[in-house]
Amino acid sequence: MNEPITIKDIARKFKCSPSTVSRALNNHPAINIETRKNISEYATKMGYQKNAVSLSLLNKSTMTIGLVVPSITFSHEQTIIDGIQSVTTDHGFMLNICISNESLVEEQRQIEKLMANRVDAILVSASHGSFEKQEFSHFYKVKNSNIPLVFIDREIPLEDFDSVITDDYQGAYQATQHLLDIGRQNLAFLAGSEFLVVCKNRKKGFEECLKDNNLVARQDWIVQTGFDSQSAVEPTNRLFSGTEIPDGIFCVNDNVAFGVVQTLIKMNIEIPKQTAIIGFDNSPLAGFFNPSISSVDRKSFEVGQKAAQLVFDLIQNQNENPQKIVLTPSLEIRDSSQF
Amino acid sequence: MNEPITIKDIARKFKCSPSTVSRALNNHPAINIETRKNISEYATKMGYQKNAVSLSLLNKSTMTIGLVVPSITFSHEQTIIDGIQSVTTDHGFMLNICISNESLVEEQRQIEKLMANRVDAILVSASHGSFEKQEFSHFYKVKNSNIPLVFIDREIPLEDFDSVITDDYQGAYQATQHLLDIGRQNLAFLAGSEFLVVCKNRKKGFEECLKDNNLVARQDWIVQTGFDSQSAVEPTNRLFSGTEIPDGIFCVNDNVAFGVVQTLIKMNIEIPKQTAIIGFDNSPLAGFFNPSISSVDRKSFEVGQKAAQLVFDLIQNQNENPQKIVLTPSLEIRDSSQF
DNA sequence: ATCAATTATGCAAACGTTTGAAATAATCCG
DNA sequence: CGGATTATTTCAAACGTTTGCATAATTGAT
Repeated sequence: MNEPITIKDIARKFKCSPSTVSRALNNHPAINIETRKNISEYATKMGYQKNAVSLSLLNKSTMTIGLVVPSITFSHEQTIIDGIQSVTTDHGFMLNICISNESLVEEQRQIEKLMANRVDAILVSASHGSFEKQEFSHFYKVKNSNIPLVFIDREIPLEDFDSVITDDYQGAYQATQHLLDIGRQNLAFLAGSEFLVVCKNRKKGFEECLKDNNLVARQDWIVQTGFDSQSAVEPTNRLFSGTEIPDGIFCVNDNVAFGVVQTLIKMNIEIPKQTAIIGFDNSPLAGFFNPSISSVDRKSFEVGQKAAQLVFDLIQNQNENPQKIVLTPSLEIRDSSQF
Repeated sequence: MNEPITIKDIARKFKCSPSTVSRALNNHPAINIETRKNISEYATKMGYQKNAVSLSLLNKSTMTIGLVVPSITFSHEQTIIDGIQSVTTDHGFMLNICISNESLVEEQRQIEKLMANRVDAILVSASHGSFEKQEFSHFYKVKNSNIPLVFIDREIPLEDFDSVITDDYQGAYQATQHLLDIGRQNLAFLAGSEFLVVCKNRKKGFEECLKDNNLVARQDWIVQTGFDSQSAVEPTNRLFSGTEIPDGIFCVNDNVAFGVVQTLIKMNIEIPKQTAIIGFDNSPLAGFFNPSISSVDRKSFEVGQKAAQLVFDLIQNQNENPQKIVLTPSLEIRDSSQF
């Protein structure tokens, strides 16, 4: 077991003190220029590498940001991570990505570990489990430890936390209005989870847009789903088994939209002629589906960027009043909702 | 700035030495049971949390595995990560996921950081950049530091490294044979990158299967692509612009298959009647495309699991001879290649 | 009351690095 | 040559925790 070479080893070799080596390696002007050169050369030759762990202990900073996300299956999430990473890399920080798999206990475990490992800040997209159980105490623990914490992507029903999210209400409103604009009046909403604020907001956007257009949302056409394509199959079959069928469906995300489209095609329902479809996320595949699928773009990269920037702000300056940064989504119109 | 509470703080409070506190918190029998109780209670009350950094320094182990992947956009990669995480969690280890974005320098930077942070082992799916530049020295650095290193997913043209991969040759062979079995003779292959061994192996599987069936692969029908759907559009248009067109296409991955399918539908080419399609990865969406798409399943979860298990083996026992674990993929047949 | 055994606690070093202050060595100037 | 600079190096403490060994306090037996 080749233990990695340390400053002490080098000091022994040069018959000098560790401090001299440390200063030499850091190119400190107090050290003889010759000595500096010799030591540095020897160090690189031997593949010496600073032990970041001891530095972390000394400096009380790990130069690491922790990120806890419920999943990485959605392009939206991947893009957020890209956005975050672009900023952390610029700052020379590590990004420690953890995946909670939507599980509360896993999320708690991971946040615990990140805290124990003294990351400089934590970014969280809260798990489904935490919403379902309305259990947020682990976030308060972080806050009480004075570790900057920023929520991303999923809105949290808590004051006194910073967050960067997109305006789901707005996005849903836009999508719904678009369906109305192309002449659809009998709209359904495949709604995702009842627990996530995100979904609630989309539902609200859907309903209020209808109301503003003097229509009412049929409650039996607002259906809970999961977030994957499969979860849309059964609800779609049900929606289209009656005599009246929707002429437009707004889906809580693209995956659900994919599931809807497949099911409708199997039922020989023409899209968008008989029923128009809009998804949410604007995932890359939305443009490659057949038909291509209109979708709400959530500005994912910007969410990640902004969140990371905010985190670095918080690391430097003290947390004043919690900020809530809300980005406005935009609608990408494709074949599934136009002729 | 609420500095986190330390053992020393507690010792001061109880007018005892840090060692007593440490032992009390670890429930050491030498410490008076009363003292143990008092100290533990006080510690939890104050939200004391062991500083993992100092422990890492002391124990020369961070209880962390580093993972460097080129991207997380493919379900295949996500599933591998799931597999890895299932094992690391069981061992009480952290998983530090880094995304190199297929870039060599980013990969080098991340591996450097992981080493500096003294992770106990590293799992790598090598970036496209490293293959392109044939630059693997950073991996040797890891090896020379005696940090266990296991390659996953993408085969590396290097001996003396451990790896867990799927048999791409086999998978491609199976897929091709299936196309022949359903009566297709004029096959094209959308080949991905020329640099990745993975792609080369699939090409080899494709070609040799044809040869074994007394056919020859048309070299102008073996076309480089990227890994996303868009990159398939232009090649597909080209393939189908001549007088002779392929009656079967084997795609290097599902995303490319999605791009092909969309393009063919726009050209009014019937799938699978005129042209059958097979992808690679068996991503969840493959079943939700229209038509649903046959695909080679890469046993991603198992790859992750096996790799993580191997890593823990290596952490415990010394690295004897490098192992290469190869899993056999299986073909999932769907509408795009059957009637 | 004495000695031994038991029980409870403290000391000090270690992990690898940095850094202010102190110490030593080298050089300069008159 | 001696005092004053300047250049170079070392000391020691610190970050938070653990742990072998020593010490101190208590108990029990005689």
